[in-house]
Amino acid sequence: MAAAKHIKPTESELEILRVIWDKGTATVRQVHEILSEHKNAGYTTTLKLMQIMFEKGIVKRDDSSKTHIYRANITRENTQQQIVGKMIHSLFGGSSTQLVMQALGNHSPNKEELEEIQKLLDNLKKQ
Amino acid sequence: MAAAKHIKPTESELEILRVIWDKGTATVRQVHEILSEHKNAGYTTTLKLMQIMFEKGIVKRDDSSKTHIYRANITRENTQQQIVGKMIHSLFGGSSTQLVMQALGNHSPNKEELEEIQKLLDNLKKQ
DNA sequence: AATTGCTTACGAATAAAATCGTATCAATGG
DNA sequence: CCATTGATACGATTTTATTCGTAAGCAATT
Repeated sequence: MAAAKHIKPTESELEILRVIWDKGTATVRQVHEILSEHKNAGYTTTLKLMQIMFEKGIVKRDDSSKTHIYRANITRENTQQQIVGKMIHSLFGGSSTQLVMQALGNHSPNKEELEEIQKLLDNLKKQ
Repeated sequence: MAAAKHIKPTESELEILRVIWDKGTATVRQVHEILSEHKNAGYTTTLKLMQIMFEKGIVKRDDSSKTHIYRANITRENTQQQIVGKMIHSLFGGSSTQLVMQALGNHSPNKEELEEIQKLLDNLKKQ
């Protein structure tokens, strides 16, 4: 299955992707263990989801050994961009600023993070 | 049906909410007209969705005249907060900063908006 | 060789969302 | 008075997502 750029992972797929993104590489069992900490679903459920993700091209896998090893086939950055873009459009009337204000207002970052944002802001101002 | 705070509107419901939020008040026909510009669905589909939203408590309505008049029963701000919060958690590992960087990096605001953000940033720094 | 344990495959059940057809009612204009 | 128009109600279907049971393979261990 060809890689897909415009794919929209579902909620559950996103949970799985997070684990894979974090670890770089993961087996179904590893993913399942981590998900189990907070979610309640059977092993075969996770398995099936990952198989579907494979069919969709969201992940790739190495099946040379019995226990398959999965990797992400879409980047975290791309997915973030995709979803954030959509949200800016659908929930903030196209204004990224609105989203930023929302995020900063309700989930205040610490000092270092503020500096980081300041830097980016300075850069944007220069252009 | 009691008003609900922790409700998560679906994608389609969000589209409808957007129209209602913008207009303040809307009939099914009005919503449908606007959605039709970009989406292809029958009138009764929109109707049904709005009926369901009513049952869920997402919107309220005045049915004193034949043509019902709908209003939002959850605020835009609350919904934004809800969804953004969730996204920060699920896609940015809990870091609002990451989300902000993403949004600013990929959807650059104009000068006035930058100033606005700067102001908020200054405020946050003072605390 | 049989048992156990972990794996994938896969069909099928369930749940949730979205779509639509048809019935019905009320107001209106002829 | 009746046909037309535009509205709601509502059941049913379709589509998509999620969940899970069961079968089957393989490898290690008894």
